[in-house]
Amino acid sequence: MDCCSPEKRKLIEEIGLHFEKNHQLAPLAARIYAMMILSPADGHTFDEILSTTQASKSSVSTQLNLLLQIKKVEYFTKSGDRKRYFRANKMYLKSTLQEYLESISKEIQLIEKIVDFNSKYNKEKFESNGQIALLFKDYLKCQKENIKNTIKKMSTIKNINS
Amino acid sequence: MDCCSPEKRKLIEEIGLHFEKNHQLAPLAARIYAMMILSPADGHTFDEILSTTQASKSSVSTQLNLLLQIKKVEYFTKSGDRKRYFRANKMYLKSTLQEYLESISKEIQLIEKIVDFNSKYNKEKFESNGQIALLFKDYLKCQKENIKNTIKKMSTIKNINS
DNA sequence: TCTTTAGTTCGGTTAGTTCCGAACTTAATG
DNA sequence: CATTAAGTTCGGAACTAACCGAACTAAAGA
Repeated sequence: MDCCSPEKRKLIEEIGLHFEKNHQLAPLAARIYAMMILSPADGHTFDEILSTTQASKSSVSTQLNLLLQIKKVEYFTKSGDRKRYFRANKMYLKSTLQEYLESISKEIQLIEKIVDFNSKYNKEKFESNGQIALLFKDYLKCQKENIKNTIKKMSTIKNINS
Repeated sequence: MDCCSPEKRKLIEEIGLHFEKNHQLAPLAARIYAMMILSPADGHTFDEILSTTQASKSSVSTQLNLLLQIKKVEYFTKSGDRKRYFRANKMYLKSTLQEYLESISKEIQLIEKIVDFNSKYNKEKFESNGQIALLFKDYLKCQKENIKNTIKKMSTIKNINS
């Protein structure tokens, strides 16, 4: 029935909860993704996912396909074996960062709009509060640079390995 | 009826949508919060919030109280005036950063657990992928430092003003 | 060809969210 | 004391998310 250690189960719940909140995944999708991250490089079959998540075939099918679509999960096959072996996309951390990059770029645009608007129409407020907003913008820019640098570093590592 | 410019309305929608996704607020709460951010320092009354959001009294009451509870919004009163004047908490950007700080600390703990787990039980995978995870951890630590520094800077600014 | 394996698709149920209207409260005002 | 102003509280309607079971498909194996 349940095919993995209590330690792993607990971690899956913990990480799953995090993905649920921070990456807008359905609870089951988040658990599957967490399971993949904590699993060996040769992945897991559909049935193994069924038994560790204790969910129905239909739900697992749907959520797994969703994870495949958004490239969080990938699969491979073995010749003479009809099963698919699912695992976390090897570059999942890099693509997570790419998501963050987009999201932070949007946030920068947003805060620029807010600063513009308030300096135009709420001058008084802007004068007492605008500095804070500019600091926040600097903060976002620094975060953005950090993300970009990390992505660059990750790219060079992968080149060495492949 | 509608008491503000189309420009402001559009921005409220845009920022509201952002808060809805990124700060887990109900749609109406996110709109109210966005409205507060784009409003003068002397705030808005309950009725003004009613008419710009076009929502019911009960909904505005509930969501506004929620925003007060989590300190995103505050209010003040004028002597001889029963109305309350609502505005965004002046330190909302700072407290947003404090939220981020907590969230990133949790994420660091999480990735440490993942790295530990995989280096114990999925050694093969860890050897080919662990470097990426460590880079990600470095990235998180750098983000954390950036947040801390920005909070510090914001604190000194506020001290000058007050 | 019949069965098994490995999933997929569809319709429906349950659970939870979001908002609303109506009735209520509390304090001031005429 | 009745009325108005400024909200609050409660019950429920409408909608959405998340999951399930049953029936289905497509390919491989006996």
